[in-house]
Amino acid sequence: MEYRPQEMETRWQEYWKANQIFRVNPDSSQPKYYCLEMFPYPSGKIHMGHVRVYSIGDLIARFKTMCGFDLLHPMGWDAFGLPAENAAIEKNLHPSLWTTQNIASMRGQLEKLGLSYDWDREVTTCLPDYYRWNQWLFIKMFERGLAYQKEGSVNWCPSCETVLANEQVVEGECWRCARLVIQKRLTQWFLKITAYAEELLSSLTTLTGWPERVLLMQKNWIGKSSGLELRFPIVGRAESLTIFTTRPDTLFGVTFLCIAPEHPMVPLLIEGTSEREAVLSFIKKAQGQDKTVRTSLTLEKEGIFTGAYGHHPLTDEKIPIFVGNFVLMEYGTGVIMAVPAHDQRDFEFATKYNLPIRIVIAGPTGVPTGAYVDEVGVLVDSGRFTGLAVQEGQKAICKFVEKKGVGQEKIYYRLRDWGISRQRYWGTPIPILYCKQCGIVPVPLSDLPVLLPEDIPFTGKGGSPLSQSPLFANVVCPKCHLAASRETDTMDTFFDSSWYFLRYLSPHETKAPFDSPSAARWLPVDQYIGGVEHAILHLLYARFFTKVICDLGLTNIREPFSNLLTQGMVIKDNAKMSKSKGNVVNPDVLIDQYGADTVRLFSLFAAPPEKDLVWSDDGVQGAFRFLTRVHRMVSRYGGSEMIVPVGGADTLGVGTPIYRMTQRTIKRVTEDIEKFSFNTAIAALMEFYNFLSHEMEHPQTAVPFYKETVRGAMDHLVLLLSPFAPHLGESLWEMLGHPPSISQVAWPSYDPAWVEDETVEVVVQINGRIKAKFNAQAATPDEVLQKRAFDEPKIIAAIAGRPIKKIFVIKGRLINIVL
RNA sequence: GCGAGAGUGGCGGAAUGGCAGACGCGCCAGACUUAGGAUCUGGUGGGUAACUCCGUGGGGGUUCAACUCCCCCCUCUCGCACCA
Repeated sequence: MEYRPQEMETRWQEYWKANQIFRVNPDSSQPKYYCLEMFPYPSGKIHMGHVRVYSIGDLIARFKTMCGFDLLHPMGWDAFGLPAENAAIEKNLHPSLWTTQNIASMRGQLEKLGLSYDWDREVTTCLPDYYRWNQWLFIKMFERGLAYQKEGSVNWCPSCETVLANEQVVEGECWRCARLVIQKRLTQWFLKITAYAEELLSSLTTLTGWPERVLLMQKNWIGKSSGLELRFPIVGRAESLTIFTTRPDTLFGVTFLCIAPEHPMVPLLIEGTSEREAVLSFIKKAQGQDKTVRTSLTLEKEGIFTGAYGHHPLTDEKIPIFVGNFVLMEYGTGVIMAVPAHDQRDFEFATKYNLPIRIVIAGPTGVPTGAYVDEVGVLVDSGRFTGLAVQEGQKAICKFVEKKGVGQEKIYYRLRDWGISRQRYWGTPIPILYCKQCGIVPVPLSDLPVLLPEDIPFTGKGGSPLSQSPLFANVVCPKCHLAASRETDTMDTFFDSSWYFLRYLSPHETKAPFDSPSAARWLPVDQYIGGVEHAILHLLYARFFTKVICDLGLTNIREPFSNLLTQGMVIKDNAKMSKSKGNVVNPDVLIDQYGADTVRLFSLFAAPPEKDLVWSDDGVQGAFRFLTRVHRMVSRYGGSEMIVPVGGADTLGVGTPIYRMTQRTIKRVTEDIEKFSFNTAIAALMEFYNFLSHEMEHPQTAVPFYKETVRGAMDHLVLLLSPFAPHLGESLWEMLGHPPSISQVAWPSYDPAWVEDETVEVVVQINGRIKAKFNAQAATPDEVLQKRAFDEPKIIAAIAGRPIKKIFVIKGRLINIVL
């Protein structure tokens, strides 16, 4: 019988569907396992990256199912987003229609891969069923002060008259019309993720199942720094400037202050001074610089004296105040104290403008070439703190400053609040009304969902599309019943993906985002799998939402994903597969040619999951050959006349080489899957096949119950292969005379007593170099092995009568004789 | 600049102190065949006629024994980057 994957795969996909094999069993008493892969954006077609991540997830899900877990393995669509809107502009196709069509075709592709999803739980974020709960969550956050409005800057294309996402700004220009993008200040909605900054940071240590580098990226992103906030009174005025420093120990080395050009205190500083005009033109120049230029390290540090002075609260000196292009308004207080002796930037600035450099930490000499920034040394020239070590000095100065009432210790985070307003159509409408009488009014929960209007022309111009619909925008205030207007911005689509894993728990729930008993049963996600490109934003937002939702009393978990696997990219011709590079491989073509099992097997075999996978058409061919060979062996030797009862098979032929090999393979495959070493698990299966096929070509007739032993081995080969190549697994299982479905058969266990070979090859070394080898019974005592070594002619020759210093015996493996 | 990860045959990769190169691809030879881009069998790190010698980015070290542990350096990938 020939291996024809196409017919076989269709047949089993239909069987699984008709028999609801992968539907979650609500009455199960088995331990739960929630296996989740990041859901895709429905762009229209799946690519190899999808094939890879879903193959990994499906393997884990099928393996865990066979291991006796009750599986939740859902799939859905991250269905809001810009491409749909662009398609609408370009092809005059409504985003909802475009998205629905894409989902239908992509679902078909995923089904063709034979993935074990419970499709009854499919979640689609652009449906009102889903996004009404976005609105619900938004209002809950608004009520708690976690959603608020403020002015923020956005990328704005003056010719398209629209806001652009950061990814749409290509080298400072609009991706569509190449017009220079400007920064525009708009009032936007923000989520107060900073309120959770400390917990988002500190609980990273509890995420032991996450890759170290993702934890590190999150840590850096949150960017906690503790230091001292200190007020410098402005000489001759009532106001003062507040600075932030992480090096309070260098306070006595301050020789000037530097303020950001955008700082609101600047006009006050230069009021009526002779420097006013010069400073204003400097500020104008600095603000004209692009944001990325402004913050690049290569930017020449420039500044100008304001004419004003600050009063050093500890030394009572007059300190000149400069405006500096390298000082950022967005971080800290927007003002810095400059200590050129101990900060490289301050040093460069001071050198350029001939400002004094005062050493206050005793370290190595040689200051003129750079600043001494190490936090090692002793304070010098620092008044009453002189002589203290750096660490002590920091503590003492903070304490002194606080006591004196001129400042306090303070913690700053790099993390900013999350601006979620998008001047777009294809997203969740923000459920807020603006009433002249009552101000900002959230839409009453009973009025949700706020539906997206249908009567919108897609021009790509004129700001928020929703404002074009008078029917949508003009409403009556629910409080005072006077005319009010609707918020016409929609939400960032990251909002949608921040909690979709909760919606899977009870996707048809109509009273809440999800029901609590389901949450208690399934949370947290046991294994999350996705691309490392989401290491920061999506995963940070999802963690934030989980904490908020817990604080709303809806769950009792504070971290959503216990274990995270980040898979590498799919590479071809030394580049990531992409349309623009022209190096894409179409999964459909491969599935038509080789079948889904082959494509899946190759994706798992070619590289460890977290590494990049180099695509190889020949490698796919190799995977296909392997499956063909297994198929041929089972159809040739696994005839039903040889049926033995399941469970009975493995008691036959105990101790034979075939039996031992079977046991060893079960162990290897099980352990390799558990540590995500799928490539070596498949290698073990290949070795098992090679061994078996060799055995069958040269049968060892002395083995009792030979046929039955081989049968047991084939049963196990098929079982172990089935989560990697599920369709073939089903067919071969059937061919071996078992009833379907193999996906519900228990994963085999092994007897540790039989995983080792009966005989071992022992290597004999002289001074660490191999001189001889011999075979011995595995259980041979060390002394006997040692004696055997000395009987080897090559060893005798190598020793040549010289005295022996020492002998090392590694049990059952190696003997090293040191001369 | 800071941080993380990686560097092993012609290629993807395996081995976490104990036989370097499992498994696969490719290649070579043979078998079957009208035919082979199908299938099967055997071989395949390099040098050498051979004994053997060399070999895991480079250099040093620890050890009876190092791809593996330690120190220095080089290259590549990713992340962050005037963060006060």
